[in-house]
Amino acid sequence: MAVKTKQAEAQALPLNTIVPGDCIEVMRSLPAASVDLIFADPPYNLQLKGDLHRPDNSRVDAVDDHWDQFSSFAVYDAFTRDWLAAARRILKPNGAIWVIGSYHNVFRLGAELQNQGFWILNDVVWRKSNPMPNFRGKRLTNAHETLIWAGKEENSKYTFNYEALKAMNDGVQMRSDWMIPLCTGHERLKDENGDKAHPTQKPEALLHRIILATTNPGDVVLDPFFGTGTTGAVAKMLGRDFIGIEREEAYRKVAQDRIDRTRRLDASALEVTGSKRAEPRVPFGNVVERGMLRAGEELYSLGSRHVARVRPDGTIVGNDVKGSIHQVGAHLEGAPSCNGWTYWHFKRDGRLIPIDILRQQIRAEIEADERPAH
Amino acid sequence: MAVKTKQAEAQALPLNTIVPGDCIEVMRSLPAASVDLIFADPPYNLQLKGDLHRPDNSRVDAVDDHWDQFSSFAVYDAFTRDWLAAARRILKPNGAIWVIGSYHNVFRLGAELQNQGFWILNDVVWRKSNPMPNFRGKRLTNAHETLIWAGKEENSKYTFNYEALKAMNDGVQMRSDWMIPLCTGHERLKDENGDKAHPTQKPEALLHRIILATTNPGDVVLDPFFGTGTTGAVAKMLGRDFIGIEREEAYRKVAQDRIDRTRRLDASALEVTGSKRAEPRVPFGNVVERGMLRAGEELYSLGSRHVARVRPDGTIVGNDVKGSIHQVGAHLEGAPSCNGWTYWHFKRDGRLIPIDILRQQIRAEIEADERPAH
DNA sequence: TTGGCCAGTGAATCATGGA
DNA sequence: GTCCATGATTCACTGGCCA
Repeated sequence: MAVKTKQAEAQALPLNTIVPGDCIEVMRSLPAASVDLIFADPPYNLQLKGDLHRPDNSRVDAVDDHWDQFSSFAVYDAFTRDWLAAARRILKPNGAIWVIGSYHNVFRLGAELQNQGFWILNDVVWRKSNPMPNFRGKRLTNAHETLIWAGKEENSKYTFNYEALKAMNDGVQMRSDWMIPLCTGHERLKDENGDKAHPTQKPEALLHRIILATTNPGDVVLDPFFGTGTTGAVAKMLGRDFIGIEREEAYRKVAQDRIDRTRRLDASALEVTGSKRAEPRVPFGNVVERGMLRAGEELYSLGSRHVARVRPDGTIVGNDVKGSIHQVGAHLEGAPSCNGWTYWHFKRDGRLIPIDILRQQIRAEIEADERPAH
Repeated sequence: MAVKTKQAEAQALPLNTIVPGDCIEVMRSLPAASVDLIFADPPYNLQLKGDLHRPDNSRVDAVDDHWDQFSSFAVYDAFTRDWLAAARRILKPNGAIWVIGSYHNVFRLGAELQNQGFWILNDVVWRKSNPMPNFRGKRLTNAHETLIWAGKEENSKYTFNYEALKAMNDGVQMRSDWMIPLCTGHERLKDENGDKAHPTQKPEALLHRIILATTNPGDVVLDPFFGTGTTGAVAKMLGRDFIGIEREEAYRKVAQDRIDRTRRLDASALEVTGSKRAEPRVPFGNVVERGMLRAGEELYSLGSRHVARVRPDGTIVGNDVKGSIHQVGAHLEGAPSCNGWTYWHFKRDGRLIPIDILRQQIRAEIEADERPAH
């Protein structure tokens, strides 16, 4: 079943290609529930005093009346509604989306995400280390853009590589504000005239963090506003599959060249710090079965304030309460829950050692058994 | 006329008081176009499910107050629409508003601001130096909140003390991301039980920066969700008038005590680095009127490539083109605009001196006239 | 007076898999 | 769908107490 689905997807999904055309139409042509992550950097040609263009590039009549201002917002909102709905349809149930915007459009993006049932997980601030100053001294230096990370729905089991991001951040939790420089220098793609190939090329560092944090190797990442293909280049490098959609041929060409030049990291380079949750579950009974602890042996809480005794079936008894290592620990502490593996200790040579050590030994043996012989 | 208006305002506006009641009704009862700045910290509509415990099993004291509960986005949006409309009506034409929110509500706030014709000037990120961690490791640490600064309308001549903020920021432009600690320690107000008096008290440092940046001494600052009165306390300290609106009697009492304890800084302590833009406009004609330059005298561009002659009405003529110092300068340079004050120079003792020197002399005299005698 | 240790806390949409 | 057992998970700072 899973294999069949995989095959069907592989046939239907234009993996690792840049699809020409309007992103709404293209997304509507793709199979439902087929991509893991969407990254979208939609146009925010809003209120720029100049012309406002519809998604099909037709020009909205210039306006300065109040009601017409509203009509401009309405056009932008309708566009947002359409492409977000198309994006949501092709997301897997446990998929997620990132969108990026500035104050011109991000409030409308966020509100529409919520209206459609996406579940916001974080808003993230891209703090620019080298923003353009406010030349006229009339406002604050606009030194950031806003990203929104949202699951397809409230109960989506979204991917989040917590430990990897924590490791990336010197061992403390990654915060919602990220300091990343603008895309400049050699990374900034130029056209044949030496001008920048795209006005809003995003830095690879930004996509690197996003893709590392919220996908796993082999996942499918789709970008409906592909531009010069930062999403595709970083996805390829990190061993993810990508789908790009881009209307402008000039951008598609630049992006394709760029991706062709990009090297995919080999599998060993893709490993990141994993979560304990992903490791195989080991019942405490296994520890007793294997004789690592024997029935009747005593367990101690830290500080030895509480003592419990191991029983042959892997339950323990302490203070006349019987149950699992977790239940007895929670009871003795008067706490709603307790991780018995880290709470209880056994004595060796007069020292207290957490029983989690024993679980780690068992896990190491399991892994050794499952690893193919070299 | 101006005096009359001032008096009428003073009679109608409940300056420096905390008005009990629903903020929408109270704002509707106030005269239109009467306040300079609104700071609003509306309910966030957090949608919390069960309890949350820290890894040490202590329980997180969540915001579960009745005033933060809304049954749907539609209900929250209607509430937002109503209070923003009431707020907009009482703003002066050149007034501005600040709102603060988290990802739960700020996108809806921002979109509705735009819908009603407010003109967003900046979004500002309050980066918390000491945020609560993400205890379960399921998301990024939610380490910021978002503020939106908006003028009443697109062409409002809003107040922005650019130079003061630049000075506050070690001489470089203030950015849109502000690192400020949470309100804790002695600043955090407690009730008679020693518990926090309000679940979401904002730090005074945040309001200090906002009020300093976007009002002048004597301005009227209104806060429709007054809570424990941080806005009022900081406004009073900084020599601004405030109007607070608060529904809950317990909060009003705490706020009033707090404001009574707050001391207003004296006028000399309120002076901040002035912006050139805030300085009085000086027509070039004044320079001629005062005889600092005489009609017929010659002005020179830098390098003396161009020459113009002063005319009695404060216009100049160069290369057969007549107009203001700015117009003629722009014409001679073929530029769309030109700051005539720095472009043109006059000769004294064979040296070229920019005419801006003369404007500065005039301004110095104006300031000396307006400063009260000590 | 200073420093070390311990306890407390802050606008939070904070689990998962098997029966 | 529900119920239940397992068990994973925190950073910066403040203030009080005591040596």
